[in-house]
Amino acid sequence: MRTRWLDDAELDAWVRFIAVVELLPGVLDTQLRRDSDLTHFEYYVLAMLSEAPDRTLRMTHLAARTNATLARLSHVVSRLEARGLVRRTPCPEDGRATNASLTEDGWAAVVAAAPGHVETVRSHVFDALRPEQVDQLREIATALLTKLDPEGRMTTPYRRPRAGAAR
Amino acid sequence: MRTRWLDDAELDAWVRFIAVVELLPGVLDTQLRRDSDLTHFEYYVLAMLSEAPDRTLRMTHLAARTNATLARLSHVVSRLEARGLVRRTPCPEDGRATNASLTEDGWAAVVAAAPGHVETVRSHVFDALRPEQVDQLREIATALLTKLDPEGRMTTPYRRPRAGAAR
DNA sequence: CCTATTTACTTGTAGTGTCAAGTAAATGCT
DNA sequence: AGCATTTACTTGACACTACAAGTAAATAGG
Repeated sequence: MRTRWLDDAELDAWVRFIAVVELLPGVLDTQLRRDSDLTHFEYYVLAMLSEAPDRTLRMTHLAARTNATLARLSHVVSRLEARGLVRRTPCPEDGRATNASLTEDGWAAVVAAAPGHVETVRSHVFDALRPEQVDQLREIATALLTKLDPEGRMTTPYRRPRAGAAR
Repeated sequence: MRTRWLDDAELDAWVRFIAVVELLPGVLDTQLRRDSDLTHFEYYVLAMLSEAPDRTLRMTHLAARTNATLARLSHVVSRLEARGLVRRTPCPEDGRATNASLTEDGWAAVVAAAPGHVETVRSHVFDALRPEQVDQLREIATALLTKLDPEGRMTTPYRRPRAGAAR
């Protein structure tokens, strides 16, 4: 089957988009590490827990919400647990499952980290976009996720939290 | 200064966009690793060299084009050199600088890897987007790069290559 | 021209992510 | 009920990236 190469418009979009994908994580990690001693992924894990009922989620669900593999999450939760930010407890309903919960220190860490993180997101992302571009970005991301995440693991309808992701 | 929190539309866009940013590299890496024994970053390095005059670029320029730090690039080039895909030569004009060039094997590797890679990009990204969304994505990415890459290191005007990035 | 600074890397170490394998509990089949 | 399979993790080894420090050549200042 012949390759369907990219045309000029697609290629131009792709080169820039890839650059964004390469650069954005570094920007987020650098700020969070400097100000809060957290990686962006660690922050995101804490933030997702902070929004969950009882600040608790099963590892599988937490992995889905953070777009991570279980293996990656397990390692990260181990580290966060060692730092006292998260606690693991066996799930009563299912003997195979583990619940991860935010500790008080963990809660304090997200609350402390959130403003600086949100400011970074705003200044590096949303300040550059017009309101209609925010909508376009949402639609484009939604479209891409149907291909990148066909099972729609993380496509849980969004509920507004009291703190977290970028509240 | 009070935190400028994200509104609902921004938050929704952000959660999905972050998911894309987390998932896309994995998709690209998995395909390239499986079919061509290359990471996406390694592929991109080879692709950028394949488009350069003489298939050669100074490390600093190659780093700029691949959105990487010099340290990261240096490690990767060492590995590619060990595999015979790239060759390092001291730059005649500047004693501090190093030129990286694609070898014949390196060229063969990009040419072999390109169709599968492009097919992945097409099926996971562009097939999900309408033509106007491709333009929107390009404009959004361009806008974000002004914040993420203020020096405009990688914003070199694009020339169509004979093979490479996603030709 | 001689020294200070900047530029262009390279390298070692330490932290993170991936992959493969392993464990244990729940589910499905007959 | 009993065995096979699937699910839900955990763990260890290895690969890759980031950060910090080091080297060497070019440039800039006095």
